[in-house]
Amino acid sequence: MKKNKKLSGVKEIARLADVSIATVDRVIHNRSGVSAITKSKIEKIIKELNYQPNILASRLASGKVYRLAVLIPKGSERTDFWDAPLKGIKRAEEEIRQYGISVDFFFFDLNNKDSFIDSAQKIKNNKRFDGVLLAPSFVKESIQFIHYCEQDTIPFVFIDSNIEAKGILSYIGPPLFQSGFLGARLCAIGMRHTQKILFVNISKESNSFNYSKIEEGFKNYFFENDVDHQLIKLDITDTEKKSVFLNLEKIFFQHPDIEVIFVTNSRVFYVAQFLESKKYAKIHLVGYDFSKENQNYLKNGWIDFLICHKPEEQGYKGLMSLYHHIVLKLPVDQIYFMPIDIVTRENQDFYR
Amino acid sequence: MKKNKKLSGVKEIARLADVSIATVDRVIHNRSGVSAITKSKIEKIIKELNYQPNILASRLASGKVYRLAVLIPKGSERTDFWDAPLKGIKRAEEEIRQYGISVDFFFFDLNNKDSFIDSAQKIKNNKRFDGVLLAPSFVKESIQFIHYCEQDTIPFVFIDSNIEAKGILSYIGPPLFQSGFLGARLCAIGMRHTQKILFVNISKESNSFNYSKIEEGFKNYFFENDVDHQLIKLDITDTEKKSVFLNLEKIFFQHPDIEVIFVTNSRVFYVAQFLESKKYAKIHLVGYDFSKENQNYLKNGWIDFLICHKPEEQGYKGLMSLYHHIVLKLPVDQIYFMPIDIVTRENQDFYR
DNA sequence: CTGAAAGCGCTTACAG
DNA sequence: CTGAAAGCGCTTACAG
Repeated sequence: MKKNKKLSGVKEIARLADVSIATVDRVIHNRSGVSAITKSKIEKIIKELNYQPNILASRLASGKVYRLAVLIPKGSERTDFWDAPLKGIKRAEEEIRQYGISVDFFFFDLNNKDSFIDSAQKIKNNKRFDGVLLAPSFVKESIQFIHYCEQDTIPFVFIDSNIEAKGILSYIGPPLFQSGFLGARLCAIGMRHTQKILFVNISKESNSFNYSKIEEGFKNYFFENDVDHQLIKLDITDTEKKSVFLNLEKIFFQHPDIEVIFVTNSRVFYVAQFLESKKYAKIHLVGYDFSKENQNYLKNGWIDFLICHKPEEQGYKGLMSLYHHIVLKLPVDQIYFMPIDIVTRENQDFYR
Repeated sequence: MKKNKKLSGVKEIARLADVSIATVDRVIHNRSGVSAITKSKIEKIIKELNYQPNILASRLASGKVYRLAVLIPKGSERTDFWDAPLKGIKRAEEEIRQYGISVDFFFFDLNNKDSFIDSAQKIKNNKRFDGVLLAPSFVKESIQFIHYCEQDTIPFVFIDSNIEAKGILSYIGPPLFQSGFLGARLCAIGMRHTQKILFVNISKESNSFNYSKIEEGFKNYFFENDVDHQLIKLDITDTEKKSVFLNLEKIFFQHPDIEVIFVTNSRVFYVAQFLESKKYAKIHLVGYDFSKENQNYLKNGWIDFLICHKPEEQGYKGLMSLYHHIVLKLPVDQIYFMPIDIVTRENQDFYR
């Protein structure tokens, strides 16, 4: 009577199937070396028992450490944007380290394709990783790299920007078109008299996928809402402050009655600096990203709205997706769009 | 030579301290029955080794299941607001269940104090919980309940609203004053001519802590920014649709030139319904919460801005805080303010 | 105050 | 194709 203890998972299955637990283990993990007949018998019992393996015990016994690779741009002097995803990734790492995850970081320079190729190569040379989190900033090179992942069936997750890839586990990033669309709305709020909007792109690659999607959404807003306006587009490919100022100077000479400015990325603070230096206090300024500089100009009123896409959470989510898929075997969303956050002077203190 | 295997955590500590692992375990968990001298010896070694217990092994061996109780309002027909926190809590539960957490739910009706008292009593009657997550919607009753928690040293976390409580582990919710402050800014955007703003409170307890904080922040915005305006306050304590309409009817009769309306909670959709029925299309409407009804009125333009505080994340965060504190012994923020999100027609599809 | 031993639910060689 | 046994790093009675 006393021996009437319930056996736990594998033991109970083994007892019912009249086999050893080693055999049960083989079936659970779909390893070879089990006769079809015992296999199906065991599978039936597993189903009947609605058996869920104890992940704690499994991880403890196996001692396996899953190795993840992270391939993202390094934070530059110019902008600390990529510090945020990195922070999120580290937070996720912290959280799951105790469950046997190790993370290796590989960085590249956004101004240097070769550095991407190099880092990607390092990942390949390393002994096999169990998953990769990357920002596919260079399209062609990224495709090449994920080709390798697909062949080796290594799951990979994109953050911040997306490219076509059939083997992809998940994309985590902003819905760009809608983001531009909202940007236009936030600009419209500042339109009073002239309807002149300056659309500024300060970037070496102003025609990238990201920017053109934003522009598309931006224009679509005015089209859909049938708003009278005059759009002046300004591309500044030399991203030095001096050049930005010069370009703005010129535009304002031509269009002294501009009353709204939209900047497609985090360099909006340059424009704020310019406005401040010129004391153009009445101009409504909208831009991107919650960087240090931008926060300051938001606080003192030179920037009116910042649009943000939770860069830290992108990193966190990205790593956790890999963990959920690889370790916990949980389902993962193929596309996870970040929200489009509006940050103002009034709510900036509580933004993360 | 072959025996030169490194011992793992407790074993290694035991070897170095020349005691048994049972004694090491006693010290690690601060259990009694260890002489001061061995205790300090072991503690020293633990420190030197920078020992981190293997949580996997610990949970597996102990077999202890931590039991958490959740005490929140149930989603009503009127509003599905509380479905979101519940969803977040369930997501957290899913994630940590495998680590030996069980969660019991106790609901109450926001229109019925007794249902709160009943559910609180059920928690007390149950065999001891290891932690409680609750929404202290009824102040007096909540104080009584947490009194019990404090006495039994059961950690508890508040979500959504806060009350004074010394034993509290964490408060997770909105910064109310700032939220009202931002609300005023969003109203100011809609002010054109008359500067008449209607401030509406539709609630049985219009003078609760939450609402008065929001009002304070709201008024402070106009004060700080020295904005000319005329505030008309309307309290509607009968929350039936008919009553709301009647009240609005009256106000609009007195003030036909109202151009902005601010509603302090999720019942803003009633006001939207009213405006729609009257075809008052030019009125700028700002309110709270991302409920189904509100989303619809935001989409079709009757509501201009919704302020939200990530209800789902509040639930998720709330349960995870308990987990972090109780199981992982990690430090937990005493106050975790949610961001103040601005949701518009343009970004609502990506809000969570 | 302290220790030897069994056990948590799995996995992993190894032997057959 | 299958099983017996050791072990993962802890915790838990139990005995002294």
